[in-house]
Amino acid sequence: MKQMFTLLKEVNGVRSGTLKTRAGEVHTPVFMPVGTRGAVKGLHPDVVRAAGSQIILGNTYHLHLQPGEKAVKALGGLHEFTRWKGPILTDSGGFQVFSLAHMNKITEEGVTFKDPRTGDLITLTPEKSMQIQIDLGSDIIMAFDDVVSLDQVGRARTVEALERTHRWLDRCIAEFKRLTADMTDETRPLLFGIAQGGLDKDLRQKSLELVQSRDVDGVAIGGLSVGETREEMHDMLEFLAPLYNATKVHYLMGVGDPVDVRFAIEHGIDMMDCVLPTRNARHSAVWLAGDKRLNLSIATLAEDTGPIDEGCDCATCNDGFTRGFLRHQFKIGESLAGSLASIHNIRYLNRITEEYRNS
RNA sequence: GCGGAUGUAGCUCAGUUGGUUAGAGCGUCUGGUUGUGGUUCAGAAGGUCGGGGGUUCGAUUCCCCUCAUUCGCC
Repeated sequence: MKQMFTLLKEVNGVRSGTLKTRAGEVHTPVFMPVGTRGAVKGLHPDVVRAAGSQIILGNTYHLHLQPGEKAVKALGGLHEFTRWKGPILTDSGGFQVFSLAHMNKITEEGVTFKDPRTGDLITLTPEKSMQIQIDLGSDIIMAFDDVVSLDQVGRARTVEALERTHRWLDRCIAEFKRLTADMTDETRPLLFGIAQGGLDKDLRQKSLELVQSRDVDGVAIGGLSVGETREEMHDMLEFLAPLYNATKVHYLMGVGDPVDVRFAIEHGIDMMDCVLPTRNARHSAVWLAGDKRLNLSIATLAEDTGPIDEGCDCATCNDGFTRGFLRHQFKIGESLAGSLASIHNIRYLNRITEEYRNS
């Protein structure tokens, strides 16, 4: 596989580089807002772009269930469908195996879900996940992995999940190559492998080495930010930092708390995604300079004439929306409030990555 | 003036054969949310039960007086 990532510089463990995709270049470090079902909730794609986003994430599991990859393909693929003009990364559905664990059955072949909407049984396998992501028109395809919780039940399964993830990775690679055989390096999507291993450093190292030994465009760290303490996660990131293959891009999945974003970037991570900026925003929580949090619906903001954050350059703060107005819209349940706060939070994370990129 | 109805948490109201620390929703406040099960989840604070008197072992509950609000009739 041709090398699609170019490391431009590395200073004190902080990397900056360029990832080439068929839908455009991505400058790293980068944060990716999540648009599970084809839209970053409540936001016009242009607004997401204007907040400094370069790439967004979509979800195989959700889009497969509704409207289905056939419909997306018929509508021109994810880009035409969503009107997002930049690169799109799709999650493989592996995480849903974990987050919806109470309603699925995992075997060596794959995972069988019950569609919560229709009750239909849905089977997802490594091959199927690749096919769906190709049909969706994804620019960065994630391997189908087996994520485990970090509690006692999960620990017992960690090794099994790890080994299965590795076997599934090889199946993903084989299927990916088959599906992209007629494509060039300029027209093919990228494929990322995922390292697992829970909080076991030995397993993590082995998993990372295995993934990096395979023919993938990027390496992702999965199975973190799933309930462990911040200390545990940081400790693992610190441990992994010197073990990465420097020529590949490093994607930490599911992390988006500003404190964690900074820590990750300072420990060799190039890409991250998270629902936190948008989910928190819809629940009226915004970030302020210094990684502080503010609840926009508290009564003391009722007559506050200031913007969310004085020094912020996001569209919401720039356009003069006051805390008093936002608090009011949150109180009456107007979704504009969540949209405006989402813009702010996404911008906040993007600004962090920009600072590292430009430093 | 006469008659009726209603007064319980900041708001809207539950709460009888009188019985421990009087409840709910909303609101307020605090915390949570990390590869999205969509208007979230958890917790906390907050009440002289309009006021006074009486009956009773014990009254938000029964009786009397009074105040307030409200409706109807002269």
